[in-house]
Amino acid sequence: MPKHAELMNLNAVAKKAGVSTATVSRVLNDLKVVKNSTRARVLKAAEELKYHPNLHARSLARGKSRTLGILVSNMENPFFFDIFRALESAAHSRGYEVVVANTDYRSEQLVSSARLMIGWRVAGLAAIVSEMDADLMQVLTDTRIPIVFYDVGTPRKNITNVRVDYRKGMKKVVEYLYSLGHARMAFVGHHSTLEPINERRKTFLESVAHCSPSAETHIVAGTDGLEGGRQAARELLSSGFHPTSIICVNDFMAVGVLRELRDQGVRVPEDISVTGFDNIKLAEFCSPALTTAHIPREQIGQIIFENLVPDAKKEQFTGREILIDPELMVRESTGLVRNAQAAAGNQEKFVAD
Amino acid sequence: MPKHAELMNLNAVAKKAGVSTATVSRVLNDLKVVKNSTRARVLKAAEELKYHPNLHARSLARGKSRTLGILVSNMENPFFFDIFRALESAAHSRGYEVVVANTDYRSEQLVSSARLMIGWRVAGLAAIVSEMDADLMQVLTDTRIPIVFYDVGTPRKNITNVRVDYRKGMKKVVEYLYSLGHARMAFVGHHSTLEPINERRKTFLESVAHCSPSAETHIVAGTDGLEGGRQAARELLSSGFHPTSIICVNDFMAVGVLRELRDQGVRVPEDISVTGFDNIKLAEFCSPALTTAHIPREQIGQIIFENLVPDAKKEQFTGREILIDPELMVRESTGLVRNAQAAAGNQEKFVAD
DNA sequence: TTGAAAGCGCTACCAG
DNA sequence: CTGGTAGCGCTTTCAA
Repeated sequence: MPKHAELMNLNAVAKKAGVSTATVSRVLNDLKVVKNSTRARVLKAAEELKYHPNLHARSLARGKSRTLGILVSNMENPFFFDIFRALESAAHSRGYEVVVANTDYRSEQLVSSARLMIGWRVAGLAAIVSEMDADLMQVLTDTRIPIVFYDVGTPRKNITNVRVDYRKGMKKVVEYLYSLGHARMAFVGHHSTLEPINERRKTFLESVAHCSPSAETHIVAGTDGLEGGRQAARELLSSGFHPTSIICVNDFMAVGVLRELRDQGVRVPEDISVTGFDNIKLAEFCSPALTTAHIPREQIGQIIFENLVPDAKKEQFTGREILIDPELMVRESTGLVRNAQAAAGNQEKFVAD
Repeated sequence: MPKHAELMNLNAVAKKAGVSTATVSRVLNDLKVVKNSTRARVLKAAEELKYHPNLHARSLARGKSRTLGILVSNMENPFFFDIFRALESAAHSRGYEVVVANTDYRSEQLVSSARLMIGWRVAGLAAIVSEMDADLMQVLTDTRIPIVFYDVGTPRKNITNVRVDYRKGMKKVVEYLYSLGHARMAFVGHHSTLEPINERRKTFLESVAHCSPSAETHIVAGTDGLEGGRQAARELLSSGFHPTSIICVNDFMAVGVLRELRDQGVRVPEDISVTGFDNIKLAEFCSPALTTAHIPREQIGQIIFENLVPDAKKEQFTGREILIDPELMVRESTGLVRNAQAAAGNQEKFVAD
């Protein structure tokens, strides 16, 4: 028997209040069967002893929890944070707690964090990540706990999938740029080995090819973040390829790109147009404000919650897939290409926001 | 006896492997006493059953945890995120897990989240927050768990305090501006009822008064964030007070202020100088780059960890107070005041970074 | 309205 | 090296 440091427990409170642990438990759980005078006595005892219920014991005894696990690739990127916040807020308003873990785009981290959450017997698990692990899906399927994947994975019995239609989003961005006369476009990405990121890159290439077979492209990558965007831009500018526009995999990196361009005296959008993806708040606040593709994080957080918790109305979760369509947001960072002998004539279909 | 949904447990594994639960436990905890062949058999059984140890049962049995609790006021503000990340990373490297909660600057949230963490019997609790609750300190003192407060609270037996010397930092900022000829300064804050925020406001006023009794000041406030900064600036610009410089309580809001100024055609720093506080990464990436006061988040995260965990070298935590001195970072958002008949002569002591 | 007691799944001690 | 077993603190029957 270990020397447990645990000091205050139900027993202590029960003793002090002159009742059984069962009664204390009832009081603490608001079971309305307890006589008022008893309840008061118990509450007083608990208060005086500074009693705090041991939540591990509680979960163990109950055999089920009201905690949701959330995995995100990069909390620093406001895109992930926004989804997290929406999900957290939905959870709280329905009486659920939430615990988050950062994976830093590393699949071992994803796996170990997922294990941790399973160990905690979370009531549901949301994986809002770009990385994946081959075995993870199987493991998660077997646990029977409700799962929602954003961006990766495939639907299963207990697994719902939310994904963004990057193809459509990227197409809108590229076609818009093309309409402005751009025919030499660069793509700034990160972690090209990750499927969702890779998909944006591929669809970028396809969209460009679709617009014009003669358009030129170039691809660079950094890490996800302001600094990564800046580095990528630096690399791009010294590559010999002279883009008329830079399409970034997300807004966060785009802000870094803007910074580097400014440092090198390149004007945006006069010399080079820049686009982001996600439409984070910062996209409106940077200079120039970013043209980007809007992904509704608020709504995504909501959807994730609803598919994580059984009774949250809706049909019972039955491994479905949900597709989200990004919307083009035109701001200040994009413009007509200079000397645009080929400035397309169909710009009128695009309006600034 | 509740119908527990729990399917896989030590017992199942033990049975399948033909050993006792004790042995399974030993294998899973890497106690090197187990015969290799047995170990292999157990591991195989666990694997096949997709067994995941119930961490609640584990914590309960062990009576102590290796999880640290972290409370922050606003994870969206990179300042808080940076401290969190540093702390998390220190924790991970020493084999600790971490769980975070956002308080949104609300003291009820602070209290309820703190309760939650106590319920989880965290090994240590870091409160990186600006809000406070009268009773909380007492409650925390009684729990005996190691606590570190950043920005608020007072040292106790088990409570260490880390704080920033806002007075010095603010003084550096104001004196610098004064040296550039500014004598009409506005302060943009948030949550003026919160002590740490209030302190920056007060020290702002004092610093200005110290420089010149005739200098004029004005105070506005928004919410902590980009949008809040913009709103505050909007209010300020329509207030009739015409500042030559705007001192912001933090960088995050300052970026919002920059945005509004740009929208209204006010040039920075030609027309108005702007300063932030914290020196978050974004301060370098916005336009113009922010003059600000650097607070070493990395170091703070480190310090917090060391004071949370006993053996992390250092003398045993004995309710101490740690003071951090902010350093002025001059960038592009500040300049000489126009028509500066009073441009002070002591600018040469300030150097751009 | 209350108490007694059987677990929840795991760890750690004691024997062997 | 391994098994038996007494808890850890709480919830939830079942009886009273």
